[in-house]
Amino acid sequence: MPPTLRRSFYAQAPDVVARNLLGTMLVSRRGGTRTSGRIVETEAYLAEGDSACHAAKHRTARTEVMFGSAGIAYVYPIHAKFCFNIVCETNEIGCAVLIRALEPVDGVEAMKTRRGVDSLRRLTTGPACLCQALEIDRSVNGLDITTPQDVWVEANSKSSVESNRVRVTERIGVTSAEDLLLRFVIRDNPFVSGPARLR
DNA sequence: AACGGGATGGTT
DNA sequence: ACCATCCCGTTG
Repeated sequence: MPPTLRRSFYAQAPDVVARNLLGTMLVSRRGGTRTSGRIVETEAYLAEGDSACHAAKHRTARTEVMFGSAGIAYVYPIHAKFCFNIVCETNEIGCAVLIRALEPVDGVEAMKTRRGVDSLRRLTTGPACLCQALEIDRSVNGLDITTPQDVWVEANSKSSVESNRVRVTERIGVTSAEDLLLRFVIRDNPFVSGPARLR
């Protein structure tokens, strides 16, 4: 079994973590079934100078875990769905990386059932889609993902992505700080979300 | 208590 | 382009 990414990996600036997560495997054992996918799209949300970050303004009940340890899951509800993030940096610094798309690997049949679709492409492309596929909901909020229990990330030497295979763009769906280049995708990967011009 | 806007996604 | 759906932060 490949090594699980540990806290020191996440205890860095979110744009660095977002970049380095590309090519690694997000794994879930939720529901008693292993489901996983290769991370192909991420977004960083910064503690400073980023008005789109949930923790940018005030420390509220919703964003509390963002101010805790690196490597903790931050799951928030939006439009009756969920998005999965990993907290970065040290305590008291509110920032995170949003996982936006995976290339399906393990548990494809379970993911198809959970998603209610048959198309591989529609299984884990999009932040709320991959949460449904991996059975990530609000009960995952605050869980430690540096141990292989519910949800974790696996990486080895083969999971690193060359710089010329990485594309950096503006983030999707944000209505402020739109110009910040904090979205990271594996170039030309068919499981990346969003409009074609951002792939 | 009420209100308005989402780090969405599926349909028209 | 539209909107289902519901949670959360803000305001009164």
